[in-house]
Formats: sequence, structure tokens, C-alpha cells
Amino acid sequence: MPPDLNLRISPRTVQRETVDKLRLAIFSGLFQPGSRLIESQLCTQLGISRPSLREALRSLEAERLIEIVPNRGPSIPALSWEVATAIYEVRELLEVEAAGRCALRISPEQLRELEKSLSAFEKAASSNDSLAQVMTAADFYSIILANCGNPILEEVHRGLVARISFFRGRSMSLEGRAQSSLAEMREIFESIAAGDEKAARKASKQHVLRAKAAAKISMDNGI
Amino acid sequence: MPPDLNLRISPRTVQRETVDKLRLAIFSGLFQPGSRLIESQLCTQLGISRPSLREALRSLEAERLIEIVPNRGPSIPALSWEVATAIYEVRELLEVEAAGRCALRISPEQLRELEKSLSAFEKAASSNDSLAQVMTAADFYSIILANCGNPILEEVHRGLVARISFFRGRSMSLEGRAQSSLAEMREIFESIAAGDEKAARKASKQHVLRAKAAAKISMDNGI
DNA sequence: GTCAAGCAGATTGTCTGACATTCTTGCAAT
DNA sequence: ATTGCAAGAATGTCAGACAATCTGCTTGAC
Repeated sequence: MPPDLNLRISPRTVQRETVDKLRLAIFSGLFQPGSRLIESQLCTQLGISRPSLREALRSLEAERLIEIVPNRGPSIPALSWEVATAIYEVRELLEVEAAGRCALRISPEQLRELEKSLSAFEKAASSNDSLAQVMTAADFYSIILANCGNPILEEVHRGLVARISFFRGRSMSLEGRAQSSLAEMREIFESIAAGDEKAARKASKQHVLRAKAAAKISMDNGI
Repeated sequence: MPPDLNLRISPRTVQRETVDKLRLAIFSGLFQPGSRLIESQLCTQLGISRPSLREALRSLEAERLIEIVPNRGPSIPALSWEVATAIYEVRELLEVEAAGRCALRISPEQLRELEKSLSAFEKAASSNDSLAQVMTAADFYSIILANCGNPILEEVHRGLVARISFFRGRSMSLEGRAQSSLAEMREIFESIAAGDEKAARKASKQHVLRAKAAAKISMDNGI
């Protein structure tokens, strides 16, 4: 048997398209936290039927990107600082582990990719487009997580980061946050490039802690 | 205003009932890994309509308890040892952290609950009911995770453990596994009761590693 | 004027039925 | 035995319907 060409690309279904569209809409902050989503409105806006929409909503509910209260319908959860803290703590746990492992096993090609994504963030950081900053930063982590050798670590991390996308956008717009974030990410990159596990862990931990602190500030300002 | 009695219990909807029923069915090993689920069959078996069923299936898909391939429908994923390893590794990361935190902050009442659940497992361990063993063991962890002070840690852990329920059932039936598992859990309990964070972490790590080894054996036997 | 009760509209939860598209399987032909 | 095709099965998606529930506003009582 030839080594599984795996050419079967999975067809895009309405359900999946819808999940992707809504997820992106949530990331971009299109919906106010706490606001309710009306099924009929979304159906007409997306041009799909209610059953398809409801399936998409159930997926997002399971991802904790929306909440669905029986007889009240879907809404964007208002993230409390308590929960946000908990997410940052677990994110730290996972990201530190991933960075450490990544430093030991990343391939030269992937290292170049990582460098490229760092450059992309550098460019975004000097602009004022905070959405671009969040997106390029996400690419950077994503490469690290993809090269840590543990797909589950990657999967769980992605799920958690998705849930704090709200804060990430806001704190990136903080005075000087993008620049210091860049410095932290560069240090992570250098450690990984040097294959220094301990340094990578340390830099990664530092980065998450600072991101959390920035999120706290932006939250206190924001309300 | 009285301190929010929160008496509003959320109504049981068909969708949620169905998710619970199917989840339980999967845990009990009612479906063969790799086997496909036929929507129309499930509908008649559960006495519900196809839209409701499909919503439930989307929830389970997002929990990674089933897979849905477009145009092929839902099936029980066959867990590879590679993925199982990854899950055990992340589980270790989370569970060790939780046990350590739990040792520092658990309340006397909750500690009694933990002791009770340990006794429950002890009883189950001396029987041959491996489902009861898995269930009572799950209660034990569940109390630890509920008292680690981080609801996200708890949530993520629950999701991961759900995905390896298949192995847990099989490895519990292994000769002597229930008894050694009991010994390990007792050590975790003692460490937590003593408020010894380091010991709790160590015992917890040991426990996950042994569980993983047992799962490996049962898997190699099983195929 | 404030508060409670109640009614009308809006929204969700669920079902039935339908149909095109895509897999799967068994049979026929080479 | 392998290939190709056709019938059947299963899924993806939609439209429409109706009861149960929630929401907001009006009305009425104090």
C-alpha cells in the first residue's frame, strides 16, 4: 500500500462555513459581549436555514464561544476577570510546555516559518491595526504549538486562546503593548532557535504573564 | 436584593438529554470504535427527530467524542495510541497542577468528600464491575479538579478524560490494575490531606504515568 | 408616581416532510 | 479477479409549522 496520499479533501458544508464565519465574527469583536444572537436574524444575514444555523451554534456552544440558555437562545458570554485569569493560568501551563518541547524538536524549515511569522508581527506591531497584530501573533504561537509534538496540547491551547480573543484585541491597543510583546516574542524565538529548552520556557512564561497583566489593565480601563 | 438564590434551574431540552444519553452510551462502550452511527436509527432508538439529533451530534463532535465526516456522517473515532499518548501527557500536566493546588486550598468538608469517594472506589475495586471502578475513580479526580481553584483546568481535564474513557474501562479490567490504582489514589489523598503540595504533585504524576502504562498494555493485548 | 398584573409580540424548541447530492453495495461484464 | 455501473441507503439542506417560553408594554390599582 502506498503511504496514504490522503487526497480526500473534506467538502465544505454549509454548517462548517457558518461555524467559521461566526467564529471569525466573534474574534473580530463584531458582537458585544453579553449581547444576544437572534436566530432568524443570523439566518437571513448568512442566507441559510434555521436547522443549519442551529447546528453551527451548537458547535460554537461546545467550544464555549457562545452560550445557549434554554428558551433564551444564544448569546456572547461576558468573560469575567475570574474566568479570564483561569484561562491565562492554563494557557501558561500549556504554552510553557509547548515552547520547551518546541525548542528541542523544531525543524530548520519550521524555524524559518517561525521567524517569518515574527517578522509579520513586527510589521503589524508598528502599524495601528490591532486585528492584524492579534492575527499575526496567533500565527506565531500556532507554529510553536504545531511543533511541540503533541497535537492535543495544540488543540486545547487553540480553544483557550479563542476564548480570550476579546482581551487580546483590547490589550494590543494598549500604549506600547505591541512593542513589548514583540520583544518578548523575539526572546522566545531566540531561545527556541538556540535549542535552549529552559530559556524558552522562561521566556514563554514571562510572555503569558505580561499578556495577562496587559489584559487586566485594559479590562480595568474598559469598564 | 437577596444574594442571588439562582433557583433558575435550566430546563432539560431534548437536545441536552440526547447529548447526555449518547455521551453515556459512548462511555459505556456501547459503540465499537470506528463504527458508524446512522442518524435514522438513532432517531428511532431515541424517539426524537432528525434535527434534534443532529444538533446533539454537533455538540459531541465539538467535544471530540464523535467524528463527523461530510457526506459520511458520524462515527466513533478509533483512538490511535499516538493520540492517546498525547492526551495522557496533557492530562498529566493538568492533573499534577490540580493536585498541587488542591493540597493547598481544599476545605475540610471537601476533603471528607474526597475521602468518601476514595472509599467508594475501594469498594468498587474489590468487585469486578469495571464500569463502577471507572465511575468512582472519575468522582475522585472530579473532586480534586473541582477544588484546584481553576474552573478551566477542571473543564479541560474533564474533556480529555472523556476521550480516553475507552482505555480506562479496558485497563481497569487488567489483572491487579484496580488495586494498584487504589494504592496510588490513596497516596494522592494522603498528600492532599497533609497539605503537602510537592508530595501531591509527585503522587499525581506517578498515578497518571501508571495509568498510561496500563492503557498501553491493555491496548497491545486488545488488538 | 410607583408597582403589580396581564396581554401581545417575539423568539426558541421541536417536529414533519421533502429533495438533491453523495456514498455504498451488489451485480454484471470483461 | 478486476472493473464499471446501477439501485439503494444515508447525509446535507431547506421550508414550514406549532407549542412553550420569554420580553416589553400597557393597563390598572394603590
